Amino acid sequence: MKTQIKRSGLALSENYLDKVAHRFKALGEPTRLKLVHALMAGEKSVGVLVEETGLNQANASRHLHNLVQAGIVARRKDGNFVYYRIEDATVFDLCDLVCNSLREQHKQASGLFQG
Amino acid sequence: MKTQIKRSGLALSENYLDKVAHRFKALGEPTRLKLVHALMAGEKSVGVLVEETGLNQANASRHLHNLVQAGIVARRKDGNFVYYRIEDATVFDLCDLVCNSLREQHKQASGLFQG
DNA sequence: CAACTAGTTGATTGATTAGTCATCTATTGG
DNA sequence: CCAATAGATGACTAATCAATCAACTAGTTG
Repeated sequence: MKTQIKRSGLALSENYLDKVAHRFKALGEPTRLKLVHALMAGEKSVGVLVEETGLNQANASRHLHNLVQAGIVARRKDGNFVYYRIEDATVFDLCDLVCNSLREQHKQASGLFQG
Repeated sequence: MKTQIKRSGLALSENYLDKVAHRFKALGEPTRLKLVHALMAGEKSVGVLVEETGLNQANASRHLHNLVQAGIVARRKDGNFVYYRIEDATVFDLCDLVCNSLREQHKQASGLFQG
């Protein structure tokens, strides 16, 4: 097993592909994006995140765990509270890129009907 | 239903979140990343992609369809062949960002054991 | 039109995953 | 030590999705 893509001349290990995909996948869920967006304003406790997003507490906790696993978010415990914050600043750029691209494609799509 | 996040002061519609997530999700699968990577060298037919990636033909076709739906890849039919190409150039930047971030975090992680 | 080639799609299976409830752990304050 | 609070987690359900085979469509060539 443990195959590699060699045919393209560029050795791109399955393992590395998995890691990149894992990062994208973490951002590929509306619920997690909602949490990330809430955290863009700064570090917040789970309770605050739950209140702001309207998510079920257990669900929020799971998704936050997922984001930590993906290296996107960091966790800090203080007393009874647990605070999460953006750990990987590139998510700002990633989201910007996607948002701009969506805007761009939307513009082009609507332009089709305006000559 | 049709709720919006208003508590954060920034109106971010569920619908928009879904669109962004959809874009990320398309890149959140190793198989699709493999296809995208293969297409980064330029437009290719399904057959060539199948050969280069080692994917099952039907499976490749499905994932390519998925990438088209996500606005990442474009499709062009010519005679008996169907050619796919990168449609949204931001995938280059997206992948670069994630790769750099992974490298960075890997560096920091290994640094923990080197003082 | 028949045979062939390239690619798509229906149907199915198995795996993964989001959401939820109830329970559990950890921390704080009385 | 007890009650209360914040958050995580086990167990479960339902939904989603990747992979595959077989059947199909569309275009080409004899």
